[in-house]
Amino acid sequence: MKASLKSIAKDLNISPGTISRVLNGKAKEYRISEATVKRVKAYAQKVGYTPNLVAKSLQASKSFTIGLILPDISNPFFSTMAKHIEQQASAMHYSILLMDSDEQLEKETKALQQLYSRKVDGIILCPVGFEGSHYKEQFKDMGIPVVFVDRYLKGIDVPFVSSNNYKGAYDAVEFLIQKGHKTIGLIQGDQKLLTVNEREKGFKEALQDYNISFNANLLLGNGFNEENGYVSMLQLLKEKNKPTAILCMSNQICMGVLKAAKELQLNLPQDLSIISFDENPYAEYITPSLTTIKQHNDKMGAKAFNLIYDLIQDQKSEDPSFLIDTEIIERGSIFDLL
Amino acid sequence: MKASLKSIAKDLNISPGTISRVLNGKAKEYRISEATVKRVKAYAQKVGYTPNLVAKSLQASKSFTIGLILPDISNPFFSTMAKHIEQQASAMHYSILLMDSDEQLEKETKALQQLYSRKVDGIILCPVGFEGSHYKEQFKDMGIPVVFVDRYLKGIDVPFVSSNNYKGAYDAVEFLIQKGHKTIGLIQGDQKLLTVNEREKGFKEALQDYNISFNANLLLGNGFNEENGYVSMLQLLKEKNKPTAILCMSNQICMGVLKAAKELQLNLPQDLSIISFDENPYAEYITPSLTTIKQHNDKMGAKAFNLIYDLIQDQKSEDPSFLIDTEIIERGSIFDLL
DNA sequence: CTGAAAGCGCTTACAG
DNA sequence: CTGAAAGCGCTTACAG
Repeated sequence: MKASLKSIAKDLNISPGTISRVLNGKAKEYRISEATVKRVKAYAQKVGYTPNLVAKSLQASKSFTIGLILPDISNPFFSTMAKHIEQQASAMHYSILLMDSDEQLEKETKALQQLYSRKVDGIILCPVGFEGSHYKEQFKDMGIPVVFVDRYLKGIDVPFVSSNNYKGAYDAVEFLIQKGHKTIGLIQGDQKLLTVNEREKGFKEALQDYNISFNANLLLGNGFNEENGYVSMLQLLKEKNKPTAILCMSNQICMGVLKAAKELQLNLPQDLSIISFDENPYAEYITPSLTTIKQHNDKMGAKAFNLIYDLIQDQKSEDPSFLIDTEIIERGSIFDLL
Repeated sequence: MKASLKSIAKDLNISPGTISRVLNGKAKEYRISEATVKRVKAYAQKVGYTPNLVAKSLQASKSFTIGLILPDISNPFFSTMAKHIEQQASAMHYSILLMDSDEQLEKETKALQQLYSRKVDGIILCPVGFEGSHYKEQFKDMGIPVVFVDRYLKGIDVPFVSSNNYKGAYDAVEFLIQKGHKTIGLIQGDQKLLTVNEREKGFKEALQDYNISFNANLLLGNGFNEENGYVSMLQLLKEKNKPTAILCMSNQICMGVLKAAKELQLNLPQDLSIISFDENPYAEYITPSLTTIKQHNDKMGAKAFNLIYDLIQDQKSEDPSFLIDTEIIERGSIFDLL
């Protein structure tokens, strides 16, 4: 039989209230006698008392739990974020209820309901939907704070933490230009995503700042997946004005590009330079080793937790959204034209 | 203000008990009049009633939550497992409380306590410790079912699901032998792990079955990490009787091997053939493309959930432990000597 | 210094 | 067919 305040109270002939008070370190505050404090602590120790957190949650209407909804936890990009969120959370005595929306809006909606029912104190969400209004509707009556991570939306007033996608793309293009590239292709993720729009903007502005005219034929694709990378790459190589370098908006797009390059027996990076968003542990061992735009999703995760944590403490927090700079990890996939 | 049974009861002038009964689909059972059923349902719908699961958990002493403790959620090996566990769980209306032990026994212990306090219905654990007795002590009074996943221990009666590590290693060596290799190195993970022992056994027995004498100098290493792969590889190449092929016990070990090979400018796979445990999405694009021993951790995850689920339903379940066969994914890192 | 009581939101055996 | 009551394990304002 597990010990409860009640059982201890009975055994010790002290009221449950008092037991609660000493076990919660409120002995001083309530001026409880040294004697009883000692007795209670010793006995609790002896019977191995552990507080029932669900009872505590019910009475406090606070669960010390936060919900985390990710589109694909098996993707290292998200799982490293999850790791850092969990790390921060457990340091602050919060637990994580994890849900995988599998990029499906329906599952996400269910997850949100579930989390609400479970009375989490806050939610960190990487949304799979595009419409702010859709979410606004859902969050409206929940009455619990929400924070977006990685992806975010306009038309809804939810703080977010994301990479500085604009700058990431800008820097990448600038980097390419500095190596002498002037004809640069861009393979995009889903165009409904704000993060994708930001990157596109960075791409275009960098070209502009360096007086390179933008060729719309070199901007294509519409998805973060490998298939899109593959198809777009094939398309790109058919252009009369073929790119000498290519910027991939994700890991998986890059894999599709690599696949196409392999099939076509391109000689990388001489025939084509590649730079891609998202770092990966194998980048070093691919041929050529991959120059990447690393997103600091460890920081993103930690920051997302801190944000939701602050929000839980006191709702006030003016425009707490946060952009984290990316970093170019230079390896061997960019050919120096100069 | 969120609706509760009580608030609805008050608004409708019906007792909370009755509200509870109709909302839980027990109207028939309690022969509640069609009229009230309709009223209640309509009103609950209107005010958007959602049950408070923490209250429900408290009263039922059942939380429909399971705890998942993994040594490193950022590792794709574990995160794909997590994904499939979550998928199964949510299909059965269970939620996952995720904890990352970060390969530290201390964090694992805390996680276990936390989960116990949170009254999860069961725990899926990939243990970082080695001693059965250590865990036996901890699980003894918890009174909630536990299942090991991937790693398991002797000296403790806890069901587990893992890869068939013995067979995985055996098959790999056999595969190598069939390509004409006779001098085969093995770089191990942590030797205190049963899974590592099993693989070692498979390695040795395959050699034996093919009448190849075992050379203890070719078996080395003691950790799943990259560093160990690197150091062991260097060591291995100093042998008078250098291996023509090498079996790595993990992804990360393999990366260390690749790193060393690159530094030494080995010509792979001619100079050295490589086969490694753990599939990875980049295996195709590494040079040479990597032949791997794939662990089906999707199945492992799903099975682990099913196991704990059964255990939660009724404790009986005789020797439910489960080994899942691995699969060799043949690519280009094995040189055919024949 | 400590206890009795009420309440967090639910469910269910007991009555009628 | 439906209500009142007790209880899940906790905490805390109120008394004394």
